[in-house]
Amino acid sequence: MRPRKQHRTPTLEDVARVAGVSRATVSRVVNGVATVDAALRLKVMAAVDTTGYRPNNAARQLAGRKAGSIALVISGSDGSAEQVFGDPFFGRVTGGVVKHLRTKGIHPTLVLADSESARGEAVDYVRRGNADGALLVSTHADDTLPGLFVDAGLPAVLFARPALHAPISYVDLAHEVGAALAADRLVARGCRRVATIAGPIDVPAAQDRLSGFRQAMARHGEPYAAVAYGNFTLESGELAMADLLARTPDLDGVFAANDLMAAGALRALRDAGRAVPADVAVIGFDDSAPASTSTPRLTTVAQPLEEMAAEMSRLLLDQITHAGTEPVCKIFDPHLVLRDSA
Amino acid sequence: MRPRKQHRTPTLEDVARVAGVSRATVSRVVNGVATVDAALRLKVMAAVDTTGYRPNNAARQLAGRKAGSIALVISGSDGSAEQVFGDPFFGRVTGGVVKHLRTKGIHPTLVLADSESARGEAVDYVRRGNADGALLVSTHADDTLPGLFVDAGLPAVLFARPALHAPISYVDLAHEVGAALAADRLVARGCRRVATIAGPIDVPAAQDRLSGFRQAMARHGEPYAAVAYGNFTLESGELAMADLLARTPDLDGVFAANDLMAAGALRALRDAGRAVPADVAVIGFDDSAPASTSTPRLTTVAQPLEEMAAEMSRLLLDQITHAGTEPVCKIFDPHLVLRDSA
DNA sequence: TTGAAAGCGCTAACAC
DNA sequence: GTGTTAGCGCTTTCAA
Repeated sequence: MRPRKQHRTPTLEDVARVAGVSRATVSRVVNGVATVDAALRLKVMAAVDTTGYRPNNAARQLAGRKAGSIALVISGSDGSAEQVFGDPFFGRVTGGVVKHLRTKGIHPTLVLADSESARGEAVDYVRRGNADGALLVSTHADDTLPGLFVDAGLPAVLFARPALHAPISYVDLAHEVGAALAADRLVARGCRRVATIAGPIDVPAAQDRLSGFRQAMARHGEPYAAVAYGNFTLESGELAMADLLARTPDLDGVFAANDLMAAGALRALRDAGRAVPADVAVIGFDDSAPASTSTPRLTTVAQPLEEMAAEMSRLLLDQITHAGTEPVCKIFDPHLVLRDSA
Repeated sequence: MRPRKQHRTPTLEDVARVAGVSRATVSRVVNGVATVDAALRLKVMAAVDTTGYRPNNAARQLAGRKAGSIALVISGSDGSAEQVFGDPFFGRVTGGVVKHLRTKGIHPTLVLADSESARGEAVDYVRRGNADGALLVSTHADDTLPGLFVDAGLPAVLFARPALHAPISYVDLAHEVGAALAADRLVARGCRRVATIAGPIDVPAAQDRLSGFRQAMARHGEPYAAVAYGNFTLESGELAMADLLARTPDLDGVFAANDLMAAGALRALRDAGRAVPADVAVIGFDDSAPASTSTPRLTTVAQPLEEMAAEMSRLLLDQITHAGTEPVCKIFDPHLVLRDSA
């Protein structure tokens, strides 16, 4: 005696019985295979409804087709996990991914790859068929993970262009455009002595923001704006600002490559007795939390992270269904958020 | 002809062949069933090593045992997703979960439940066997989700005590203790007129922080500290502070129920020309990003979120392996992080 | 204690 | 176009 048969969740078999067809036909309908008689298809769809049938992912996976899930891999240098997760950037990207994927009825599996061996395992995880593909979010641009996925021939899409060129799809921001937005705004408000606090030179995004800023300033007839480097932390921004102030005392505008450094700049400026934006205008990048909690609140360049994340998911899904397509990259435009600092 | 047989990932069958035993025996060894001859067990383990065998989750799941994965469900009111994910709180909890689970070789699946129907689907997801249990992180305390899991008899553990009492395990912070830490600090620095900015009364954590603060102040002989309410946003903190200042002009210390409201208080205080901490000392709660980016930097009460998240995962895993155990709750102690505001 | 064998729910040849 | 059938890798009675 099989107990509680009626409490079982309905299977393909059940639907087939109700519709009066074979399992195969139901499978075809459920998977949208074209070669099915219209009348039968309707009957099957009705049966699916009445039974409340939902495909069993494990069975699908085992039968050798799709896993019905994708991996969201967070990669980074050893032990950088704490830092990654504490950054709202990660949360916003994750949110965008989850939200988009949910409309397709799929839930991402979170895989942490914060060591070389963990990266290998992440690839294995997907290779084993636990996921149909991977969304890769790296903290460091020179990450080895994208390469591993490319080599394994597994569907994968990156958030942000990899430092090492690889044939892989990615979404990214038009960083130069964002930097130009900032430069233009500074010049438009009448700043004549503009400097910038750049991020680490080995981070592509930081490079792009710097070069975008320089080019924009050159267009405004100021090709030699002062530059100080930071590492994206508040403290480094504070130091860089102090440095800039020492080198260019008459400076009246600053563009920082991220909000945290801009917040640090605000601190240094206050300590130096300069009013913001009256004496010095400041613009940040990212529109992250510090931008709205700092005093004054930061004018900043915002990234459509959620949209980018959704697009990243879309690209991956496409790549999974249409195997063997060429890598694609989608670049998004940032916009300026005007607040009180510039 | 079966192609590329050698590139297949090893199965139980392969291990069995190498070890010279049956699949059943290998299965027993792999699953730690006691009734296996010691010698055979060793042989099997060796075979597992040489073949590099790893169990296939889909097959396990299909065969009716464990899914080998757990769901991390983010619940909240309709459309609150954006907000949730942008908050580093979520990221830190997620990080703690992922990090702990990884040591057990399992990866959480992220499930968003930001509507009543989505909550139903989240329960279904687990009921269908896609996950062995769920970790529930709610934005609102009166969430229906915990109840749904309890009713379905599915293993689940909550982050934070639910407003509606339910027989379910959870981890939480000793909020009263944290509030007392703040009160004590304020009194110890010599504040004589202390007020508090409380959070929404329907949030258990906010209630606890308020009552903990009041009790501590009562112990110091000040049972009637002024209270203003906010909703955890910076703006609400600013408003509440202005209100407090109007009602209690000679106030010299403030405890805000979270850092964002404390940052707002800082703003109001600056506008009112009060120096912090010289005129008015301020203490926040959470040790979140604004605490270290504000000026002055906030002295605040810190929660060991990652530890709490790890413990939450541990409780769930326990509950999964030892079915039918009583709900457990683990309360963690906060600590004071001294910075510049008090 | 160990092995043989029956599925778990589904997909994909292959035959009709 | 549709049905039949052979697995996918694993767990788990049931015998031995």
